[in-house]
Amino acid sequence: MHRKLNIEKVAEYAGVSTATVSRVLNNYPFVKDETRRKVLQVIRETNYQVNAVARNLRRKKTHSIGVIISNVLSSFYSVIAKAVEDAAIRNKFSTVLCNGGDSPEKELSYLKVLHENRVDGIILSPTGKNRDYLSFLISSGIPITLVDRTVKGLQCDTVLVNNREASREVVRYMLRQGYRNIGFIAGPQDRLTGIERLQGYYDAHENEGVPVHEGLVKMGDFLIESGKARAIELLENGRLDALYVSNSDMATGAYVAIKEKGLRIPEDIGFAMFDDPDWASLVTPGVSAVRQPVYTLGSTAADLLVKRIVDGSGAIDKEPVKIVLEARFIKRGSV
Amino acid sequence: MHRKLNIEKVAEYAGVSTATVSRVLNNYPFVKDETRRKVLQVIRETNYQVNAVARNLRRKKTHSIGVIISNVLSSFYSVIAKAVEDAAIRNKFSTVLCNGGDSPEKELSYLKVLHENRVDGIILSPTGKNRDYLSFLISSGIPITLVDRTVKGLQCDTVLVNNREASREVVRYMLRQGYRNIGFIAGPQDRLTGIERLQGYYDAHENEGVPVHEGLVKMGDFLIESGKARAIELLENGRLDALYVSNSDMATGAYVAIKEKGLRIPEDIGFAMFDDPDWASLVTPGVSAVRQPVYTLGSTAADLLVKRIVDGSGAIDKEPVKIVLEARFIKRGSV
DNA sequence: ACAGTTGTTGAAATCGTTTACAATTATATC
DNA sequence: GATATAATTGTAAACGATTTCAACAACTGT
Repeated sequence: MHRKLNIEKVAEYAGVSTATVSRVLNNYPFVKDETRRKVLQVIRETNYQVNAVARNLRRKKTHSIGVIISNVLSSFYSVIAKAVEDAAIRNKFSTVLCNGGDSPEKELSYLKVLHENRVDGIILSPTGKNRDYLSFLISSGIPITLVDRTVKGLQCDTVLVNNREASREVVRYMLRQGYRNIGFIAGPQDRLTGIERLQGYYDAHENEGVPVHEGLVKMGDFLIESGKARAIELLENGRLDALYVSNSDMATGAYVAIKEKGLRIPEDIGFAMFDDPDWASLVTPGVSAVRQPVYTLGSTAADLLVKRIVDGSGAIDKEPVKIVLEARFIKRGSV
Repeated sequence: MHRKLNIEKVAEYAGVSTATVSRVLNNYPFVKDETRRKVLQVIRETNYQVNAVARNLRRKKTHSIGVIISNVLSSFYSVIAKAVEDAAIRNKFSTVLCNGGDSPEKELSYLKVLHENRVDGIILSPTGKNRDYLSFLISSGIPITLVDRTVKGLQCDTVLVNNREASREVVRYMLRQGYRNIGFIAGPQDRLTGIERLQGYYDAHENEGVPVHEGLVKMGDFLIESGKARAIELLENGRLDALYVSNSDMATGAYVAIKEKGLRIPEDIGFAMFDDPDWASLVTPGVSAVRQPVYTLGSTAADLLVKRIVDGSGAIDKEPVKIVLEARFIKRGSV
């Protein structure tokens, strides 16, 4: 058991200088084969692993990217996290994952931690509140890519989903099927996604010239319990002929409420949701749903970020890119 | 925009030495109030953030712990990840999360990355394959805590769940309810959890003196599709009067299969599962399930690890601790 | 007035790498 | 065989913090 095993010890054992060991470690071309073999042998025998902390300090690069998302426990964000990690690995980067919990304070504190740790770039699903600090980070050379949500007035790459249009499409389809009293369980209106999906609901009604009756829209918080609760409230409305829920967690709760009330889908009530979780296609009939390209969302963001990092284009040289991915409406038997 | 902003610049602006700035940064007691104010002001004005890379190098501590789990996408492991992160934050540590994907090669490569990055400790849900390298890490002073699974012959702290006993309890309950042909969808038999839950199934039958008929046990892979497929196979058996599934993902698939076949729970068939996902209590009747203390599993492991880190007891000084948490059987209407 | 504290500071070594540069040796060219 | 060129190595200076040590100032009690 070696108390300390550093490049110097390796150099000593191999009878060369630290510079040469370093060259071997980094696959420099001009090292004599014999020397390289000797060094590699020592490395193998001693289980030496380079100290990345020292390396990062000297190189002023950590080859790591920070990811701040609201919550790994959500299926949506965990897929994004996975996508980013996969993309990072593909590019020989490592990731540091942070659960921002949709709290601006936590977000800020994580941004600082990531800055302290000199990550080479950051992927963020922003709360929308820390524009100044984000601006500062970008101007000091740490590229940031926003994902799923945006911060107005911030000059950086962004990857979004066309929430509004996709949501409009669902509702238009339902209206054209003849539904006239479509209940909607909306998400929190301080989040872009919440706002846009609700907008789409109104857009479709307006386009089709169908009025939205009083009490058809209820506000939820994107969590499972609120989905069940709001659904129960809506189902008391005798005129209700369909239910559209703005994310999958709330839809889980709503689905249960419908079943418990003994209603049949689609005979008694139409049902559709934003998001396409596993169970949507497993139940009978399948639930019509909007499938977001979640994985692509994450990997696109990561690729964008990595490109900016390796280009050294740091932050402001190149124009920010804004990519909007298409969510797809998948028709199943529920509506 | 400062091209480089380091402690030296801050010292210069504040008219003091780097040592003093460092002392302010680290809340040393003996700095004159006036000096401290001056330094803090400069720090605020310039948005200076300490370079943690340099700090870590000098301190030979990173205040970070690595977490290698099979997959953030699984509800089980994402909860563990969250628990570990929460515990880490509570102790002012940061975490590096890695998706080992149950592959020994990926696990090894992540272990090396974490070692390179000099994390202060590692939490691992092991594949069981890299004992030598794990041993080496421990002996070189990096404490490791195993979670959910174990590696035989490895001297380190471990936090497990009593899979076997909990599984036995479920099956005993079902047998005492009078079920005599309980189908079981098992998990992969190269994983400790898969093995133990199956053992529990056999244990209960043996204890109660009930024979396990041919074809009642099917092997799955813990994923949703295999749950549906194995369930369909089992449901062809006319004698089958109950179904017990060894994790929640497979149970999701199995539940769908039962519903699609038009069977009623519990009138036509009893149903129970290991794991207690949200939907188990939301459907009617609720599904009897084994709730694992997942969050506690993660936070216990993290606390154990942090304690070993800050005690400086590194690795082998103190005896390894083995903690077995109790999973609880929750009776609902499905059985 | 003096020694002994206590509080407050700065100079310089250190952590473990990478890398610019110089130095040396081997090979090719004429 | 002299010279130019290329291959191979080593020396030492970074990177940006922390921390040891010594120095100095301001008190304290005698």
